Amino acid sequence: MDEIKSPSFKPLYQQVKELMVSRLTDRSWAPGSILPSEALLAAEFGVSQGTVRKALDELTSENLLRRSQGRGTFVTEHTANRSLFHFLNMVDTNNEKQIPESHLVSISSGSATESEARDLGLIESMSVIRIQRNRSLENIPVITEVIVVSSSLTPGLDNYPLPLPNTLYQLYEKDFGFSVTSAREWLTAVSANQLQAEHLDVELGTPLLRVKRIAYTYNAQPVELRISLCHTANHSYLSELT
Amino acid sequence: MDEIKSPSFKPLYQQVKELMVSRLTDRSWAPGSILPSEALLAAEFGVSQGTVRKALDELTSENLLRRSQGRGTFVTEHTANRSLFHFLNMVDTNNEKQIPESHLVSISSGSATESEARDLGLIESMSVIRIQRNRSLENIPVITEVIVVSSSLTPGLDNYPLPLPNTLYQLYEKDFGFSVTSAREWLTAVSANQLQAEHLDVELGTPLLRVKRIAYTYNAQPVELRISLCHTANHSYLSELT
DNA sequence: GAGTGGTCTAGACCACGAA
DNA sequence: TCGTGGTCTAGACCACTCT
Repeated sequence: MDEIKSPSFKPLYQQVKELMVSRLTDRSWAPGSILPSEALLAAEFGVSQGTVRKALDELTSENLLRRSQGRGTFVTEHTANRSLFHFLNMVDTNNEKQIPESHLVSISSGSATESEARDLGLIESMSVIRIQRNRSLENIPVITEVIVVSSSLTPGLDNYPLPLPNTLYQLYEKDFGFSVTSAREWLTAVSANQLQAEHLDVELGTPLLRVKRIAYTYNAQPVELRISLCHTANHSYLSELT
Repeated sequence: MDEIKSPSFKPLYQQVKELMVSRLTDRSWAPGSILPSEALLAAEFGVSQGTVRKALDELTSENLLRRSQGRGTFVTEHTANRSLFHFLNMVDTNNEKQIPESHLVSISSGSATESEARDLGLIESMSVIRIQRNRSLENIPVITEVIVVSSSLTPGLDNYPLPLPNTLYQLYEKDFGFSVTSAREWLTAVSANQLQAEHLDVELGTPLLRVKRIAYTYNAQPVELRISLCHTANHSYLSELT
């Protein structure tokens, strides 16, 4: 006799985890806020405390939550430190990360190019906002970059009162209600063109590290495209492999 | 009354984990071999199965072990695939990793320079072996690199019967008894010099991605230094941030 | 069917932080 | 002192692999 066994078995803790992610997505658990205790969550979801714990532990290892013994469980938010340690891999010759200083060059809106639309999951010619800025580390210009984000995600960003904060991801989270949770970067080497050379105060043709980043919010939805050109005379991009 | 509470509290599962790492280090659990079952380990270490599980889970998330339901727990070994997916971040324009083909240029021994000694934790002028090779992806020369490893770790490597295998980490593991478990890479952009240009079949001065890697074995001990120069016209270095 | 890891539970106790 | 997360246990049952 044919009996179909668990055709679509999904562990309880994963179902619980998905419920939790949906609370993060819809911001009923907002960045920075505290979650109910394990016991309360267990009662609410109708599972054991151990099962809740397993879901919480996975979300913690994905950096969506932070847990702290004696205090509670909190939704991870973008602080200067988090942006620095998770989303900026440039280090100096001592392997230390420095807080960058940003100088806005321009901010404007326009139509998404074909490749921008592809990277951001938009339809071509939809409106996007482009930010160009330069960044210094220890008072040396090191990065010149263009940031592209859909106008529908950040309405009015092109008329935002200046200066823009140093950490855009904090701005997205606080003023526009979406959180960057992960990113992918593609690195290549290029020669500085005239404009880049001026921004970085280097000779035309100087080799630069080009970093193309796509940033994602919960559930791997792309929200921002960023192309950075980095002068690597005194800094390098650190990558850890396991 | 003054009572000192847990002046150096260390969870049981961490102690178990350290014991397990020492078995990996001394190769009483060799790469590719199967571990005793959870129940046996629990009995042997005198702790509960849950505690053993927690230690095993952490080692699994650090890629030191692999677990497979119904089969058992195995010591991670270097296969072509593992080297490819964990230790080679170059992708093509479709974001796919390709198996590289290696061409040996030279292999020789000499004295460690000051910086090599620093990176490898050696004393200056100790003997090292240097391997220079070029690597192709889809028949296009993409990488030219120098690999430096202490002669004391790989005695006789400079007289090893050619050709060397494509995956050096497999060789280290099988013939020299040490395993690469993690690595750090520092990326910068440089201009191709004459020699590099010839190896990569590009013009002098072409911008190249320079990747300096230090590879570590268990317990973060450095074992290999590698400096790769990559032509990034048709490939890029992919980095995932979380 | 036997043996493995994976899930789930219930409960005890400990370390930590804040009031 | 209380509430939180962190550790540890013991046991039941399930899913998977191999023979």
